[in-house]
Amino acid sequence: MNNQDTQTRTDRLAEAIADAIMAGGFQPGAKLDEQMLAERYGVSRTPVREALRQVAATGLIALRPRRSAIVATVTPAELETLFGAMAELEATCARMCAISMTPMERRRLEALHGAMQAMVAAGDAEAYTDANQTFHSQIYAGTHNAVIAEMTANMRRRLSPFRRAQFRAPGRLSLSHAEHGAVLQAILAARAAEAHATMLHHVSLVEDAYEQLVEQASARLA
Amino acid sequence: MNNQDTQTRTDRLAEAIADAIMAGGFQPGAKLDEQMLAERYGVSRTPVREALRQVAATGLIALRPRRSAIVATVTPAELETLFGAMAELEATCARMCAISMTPMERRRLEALHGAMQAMVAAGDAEAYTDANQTFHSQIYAGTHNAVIAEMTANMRRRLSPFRRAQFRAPGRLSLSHAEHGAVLQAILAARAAEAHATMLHHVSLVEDAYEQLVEQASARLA
DNA sequence: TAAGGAGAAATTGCATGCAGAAATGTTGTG
DNA sequence: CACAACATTTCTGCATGCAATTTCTCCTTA
Repeated sequence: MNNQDTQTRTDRLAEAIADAIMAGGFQPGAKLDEQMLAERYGVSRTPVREALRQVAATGLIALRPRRSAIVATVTPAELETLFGAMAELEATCARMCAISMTPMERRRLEALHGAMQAMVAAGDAEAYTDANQTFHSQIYAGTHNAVIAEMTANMRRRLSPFRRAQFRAPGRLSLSHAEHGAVLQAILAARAAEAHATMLHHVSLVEDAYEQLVEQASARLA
Repeated sequence: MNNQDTQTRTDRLAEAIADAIMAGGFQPGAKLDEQMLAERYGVSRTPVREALRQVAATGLIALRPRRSAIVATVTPAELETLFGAMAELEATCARMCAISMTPMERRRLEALHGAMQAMVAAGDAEAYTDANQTFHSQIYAGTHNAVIAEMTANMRRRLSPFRRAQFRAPGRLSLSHAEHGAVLQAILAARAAEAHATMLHHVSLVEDAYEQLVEQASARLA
């Protein structure tokens, strides 16, 4: 931890807990025992409690009065609502990009998309996952509105526990890339409504991919 | 406080502090001394600190390590970004309403708009302010997406310290009502793109109104 | 008078302790 | 064997205390 001067223990704890959840270290529904966390990170319960409040505000965990905090669990219906919200936010970002991106930002996005073609061809899901994150981050930045960008990035983080394996589904890599291509063309051509529509469709597909995975997992258990 | 069983002191404190800020009890930039808050609400500093973390997550206050928390101050540039984000969110809600509102929800919105006509005619800014809040709340609900609805409502709360006097500006009441009419017609006719555009324009006008007020206030000081 | 600095006071960050609620284990009863 | 009632343990919610840092005050000096 390199920023001991500018951050409190609570701040660093909040980051650490959120990272651990997003990395899958705690499963949805897992109890987040205050004492356990305090021991694990070598602090007292006080900063742990403050950090939990902070993480809870992002929606990653749920605080239940007089009960342990738990990693947020969502019903299929809630998940659909969350993915719907994320799709709307990302679509809004794409629309704003079509209007507001600088020529240089447009070229960078185009170059990234080109580089991702090779990853699809090589079937390199890991590299593609990283590049995909960058692709979307560039679109957040391209809005030139830090508030919208942060809200959307936060929504993406909040859904990360449910998106982890999205590129494992067969054929998803090239489908995702084709979708990106449609979004990219709309942004480059400054067609705002089309950028919105294509991105909405693209993110909705991510939800479908997740549901397919869940169904397959359920089928294997049965 | 009627829900002592289901909420902790911290939860109630967070609400009370946020309400006090939105009601103007603390000016932007005002220091939120922990001990002062603890005495004011008759609790110890521990729940106060936890509540401050929670309120800070909404953006209403800023936490500065080893310094007092303060009511969030925003530069004119940040305020423009915030209003821009709110406009995009509200426009998204309006677009979703055009697609998703039930016939009953549409009728309710239309009835409310009709009732607001009388308030404009009577020049009753107070009643109009309340009804305006309801109008927008109905649009959040009409999205049928609780996540988007909550995000947008939260953004509105966050900007409330800067919207307080918006209907004091001359002619604003009838202008706002006319704008509402345009949004309403688009929603009723299920014209999604038009609902988006008209709402975007409407909320942008609120920002203009605020800026006018600030300029007038500055002029009076000079 | 303004600027600077040393010391005092106030304030935050965090650990600890305790009361009460929730979770868990145990025993008795149908 | 299931299950209900009770006892025990564990955990949360909050108050309090202390060290470290910031802020305030007042004095010195140019």
